[in-house]
Amino acid sequence: MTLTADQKRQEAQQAYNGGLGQCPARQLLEAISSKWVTLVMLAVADGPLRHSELRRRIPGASQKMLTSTLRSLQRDGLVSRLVTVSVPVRTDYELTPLGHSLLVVVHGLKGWAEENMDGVASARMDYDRRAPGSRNETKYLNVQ
Amino acid sequence: MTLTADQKRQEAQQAYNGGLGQCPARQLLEAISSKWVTLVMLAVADGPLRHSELRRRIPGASQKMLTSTLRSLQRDGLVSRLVTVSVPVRTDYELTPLGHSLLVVVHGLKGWAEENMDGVASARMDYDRRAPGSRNETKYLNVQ
DNA sequence: CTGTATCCTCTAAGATACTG
DNA sequence: CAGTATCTTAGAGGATACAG
Repeated sequence: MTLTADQKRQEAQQAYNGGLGQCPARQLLEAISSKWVTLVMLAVADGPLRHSELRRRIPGASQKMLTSTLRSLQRDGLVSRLVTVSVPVRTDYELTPLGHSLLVVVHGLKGWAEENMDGVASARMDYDRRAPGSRNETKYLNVQ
Repeated sequence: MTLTADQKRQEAQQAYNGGLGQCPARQLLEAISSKWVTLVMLAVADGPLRHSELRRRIPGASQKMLTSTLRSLQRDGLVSRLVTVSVPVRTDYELTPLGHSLLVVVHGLKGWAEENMDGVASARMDYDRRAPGSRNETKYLNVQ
C-alpha cells in the first residue's frame, strides 16, 4: 500500500496532540506567537505599568485580551503582578528577569520588522499584482 | 461624561481595523506569529526543499497548512518558489535574502526558547499549583 | 507530486454588562 | 480601577476528495 507515509503523519499528529514527542520549543513559540504578547512586552519594557496605563499604551487591545495576555505572561514567569490594596485597587505589571531576557529577542524581532517592512510591503504588492492565473511566479519550463 | 477614554479606544480600534495609523511593525509581527511560519522557516533554512520533503520534516503539519504557510511566506518575499514542469511536477522552496535576514531573528527566538523552556515550565507549575482563589500571588496589603 | 476546493470544528478575540 | 462572566462571531486549522 502507498499509504505508509500518510499513516506515519497521522501517528505524528496524534503524538503531537497527545503532547508527547514534540519539539520542545514549540509550546514556547506558540505562547509567544499570541497576537498581543509582543506588544505587551514592549509596553512594560521600561518600568512597571498599571493596567489602565497599559490599555492606553496599546490602542486596539480590548480589556479582556489585555488581561488574558497578562495572565498568560504571568503564568510563564515573564511578567510579575503587584497588587496594592487601597481605596481604588492598584495593580502594577513588570517584566521579570526571565521576561527581560526574552525582551532582547523581541526587540530583535521588532527591529527586523521596522527595518524590513518596506521590503515586505513591496513584495506583497508584487505578488498581489500578478493575475491569479499567472501567479506561479517563478515557473521554470524544464521539459525533460 | 466619563466615557471619553472608551470612545478614544473605540476610535483607535476602528482606525486599526481600517488599516490606518497602526504601529508599522504589527502586521509583520502578526504574519510571523502564524503557527507554522517559524517551523517552515527553520526547515528551509539550509537549502531548497521540495514540498513533500517539507511535509516530512514538519510532522503534524497538514498539507493544507503547509501550502498556505508557504504562500504567505512567498507573498511576503521571504521564500521563493521554483516550479519544474516535468512528468511529476516538482517544486522547490528556498529562503530569499530577506528570508535569511529574518532567519537570524527566528534562530534567536528558537535559542531563547530552548534555553529557557525549563524556567518557563517551572513557572507554569508554580502558577498552576496555587489554588485558584489564592492566585493573586504577588499581593501587597498597603492599607493606606 | 503538488495543489485546490469543500466542509466542518473549535478556539481566539471582540462586545457588553456586571462585581469588588 | 481592575477584573470576571457571557454571548457571539470570524477565522484558523483539520479531514477528505479531487485535479493538473
